[in-house]
Amino acid sequence: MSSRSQTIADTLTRAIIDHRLVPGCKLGERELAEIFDVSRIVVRQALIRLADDGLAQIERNRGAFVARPSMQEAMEIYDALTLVEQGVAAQLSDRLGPAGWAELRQHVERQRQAVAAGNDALADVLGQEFHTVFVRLSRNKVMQEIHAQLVRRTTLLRSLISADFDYCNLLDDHSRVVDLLEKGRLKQAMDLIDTHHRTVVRGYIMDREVFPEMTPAEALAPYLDGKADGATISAGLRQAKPSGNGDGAVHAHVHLPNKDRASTSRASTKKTNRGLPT
Amino acid sequence: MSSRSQTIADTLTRAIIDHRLVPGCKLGERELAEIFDVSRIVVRQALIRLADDGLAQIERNRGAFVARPSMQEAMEIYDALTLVEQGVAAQLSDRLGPAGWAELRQHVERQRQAVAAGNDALADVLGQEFHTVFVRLSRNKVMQEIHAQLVRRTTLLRSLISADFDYCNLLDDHSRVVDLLEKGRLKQAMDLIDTHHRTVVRGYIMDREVFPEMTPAEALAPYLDGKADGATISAGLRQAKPSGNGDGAVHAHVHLPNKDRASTSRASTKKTNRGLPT
DNA sequence: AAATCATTGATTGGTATCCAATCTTGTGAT
DNA sequence: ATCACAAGATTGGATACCAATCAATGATTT
Repeated sequence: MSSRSQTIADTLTRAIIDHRLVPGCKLGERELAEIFDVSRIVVRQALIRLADDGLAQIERNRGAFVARPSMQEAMEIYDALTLVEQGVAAQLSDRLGPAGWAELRQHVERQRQAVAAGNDALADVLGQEFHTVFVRLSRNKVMQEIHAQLVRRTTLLRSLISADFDYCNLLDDHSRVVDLLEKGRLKQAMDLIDTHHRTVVRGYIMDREVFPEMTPAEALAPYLDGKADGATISAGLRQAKPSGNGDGAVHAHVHLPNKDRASTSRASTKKTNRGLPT
Repeated sequence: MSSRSQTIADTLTRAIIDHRLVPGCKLGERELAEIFDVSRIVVRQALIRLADDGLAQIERNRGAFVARPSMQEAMEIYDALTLVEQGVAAQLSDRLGPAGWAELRQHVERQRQAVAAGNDALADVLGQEFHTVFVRLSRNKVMQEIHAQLVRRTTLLRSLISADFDYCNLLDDHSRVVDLLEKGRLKQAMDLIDTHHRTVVRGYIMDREVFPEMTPAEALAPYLDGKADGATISAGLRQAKPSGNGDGAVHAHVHLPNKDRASTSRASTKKTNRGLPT
């Protein structure tokens, strides 16, 4: 039972990760207070947490907004992610036992099955999760938290960004990294990790306008079915997952033909126009 | 002008870094509210920020305390720090230009002069700063922030810990790292970084009780001369710096002969008793 | 006397209301 | 059309208050 501001921060984080709250979206205190049915102060505390995580930006006397990282920051985040994962790779290549390698292989296999079954949404989640599992095997909670924070920020970028590269080449990277590491070819594995992220970030096109298609109230509705406790998050995740495929929420690991991209930006300009200036 | 809770969080952070607030110290809302002359709500927001930074721990319905990392966590923090600095080293060995190397050398030289002049306090600060400068040269703000956070947490450990190793060997590590990197001997530089941190952490002895000898009011007094704005921090730093040498707050980079260590722990039990038993 | 249980007090998490400062917006004058 | 200014809205913060929980004390029982 953590504090209410923490659960609200978690819910907002979830909503941002699910691309239901897009970069630049205004997070008004009064509005959120009504949505979550709490006082403004609790909301502000949640927003402080989000800002500390780099997911929101608080401008004095102007309020909080979902963070809108610059291209520069995007590259920095991916550089940091690369650095962390390369470091973890170096540690694992020395210290990881058979059980660890098995877990990694099992995860890759599950993702492969999801892809084979055409379940792109599941494959997407598993693809994300791989990196998390990878870092978890370092058995370093501090590192895990740093990594998780970076990963959350990359999901921000994916709202802001149009992925435009060949996903097929990335699909097997995880498997190959595991292979290389287990064979002790650390240098190659690290290069592959670097290439993996560089390929992702190179495909990004920034300076795109992002038009929120939902008010925060609509965006957050799926997370509020029951009372605001732990179950809320997973419930929200369950409902939000299809949206990751159906609306403008594009995950990098999703195989997404170009025609779908076009339809995404079309629907946006119409409704609420909380969209960003410039 | 950032929010008041931010400046209070900064002040508390400064006080923790200066070892005026020691691990386990209770940070009562009402007490801090009176000290800073603000409402409890602002204090709570500041405490949330500290907790997000890993410097405080908030226990539900019990309040906030200065974090008391376990030995496990201490090792994780140093592992993470090693990983980050090794990664940065790898980047710099490729990309750093002459100006960068010059800056590093200049910094090492300044520290050397401080040591030569017997100004241990300054040498200590410069020794800390070296790591920060090092990471800053990566020109990655995200990485800088992660690193700075880790460094702040290591200062926590130094309150909790008794350093018991040969400082002389560490004294030239910075210089040697720069040398190795500039010569392209990346592997050796990375090993040295690892050894550097391992030596530090190996000397640590945890499970020691830490007795705060000041109430938070006394601990925070130096930071409150003027109004609570930017100047407060540096004023506090100025006043707090000598304490890093005068009392039991031992920084790992300080050159400290063994005989002085004895006298240090002696003086500590008397004056402020931050000195750790064992 | 020691151990357990209950009451009391203090602290936290949170709400509601209020206020000043600032930002945004809409209106009016040029 | 542009600029200045007033009105409204929003934020940052203060104060007062309440419920829940923890801690400590004292009372009760063995």
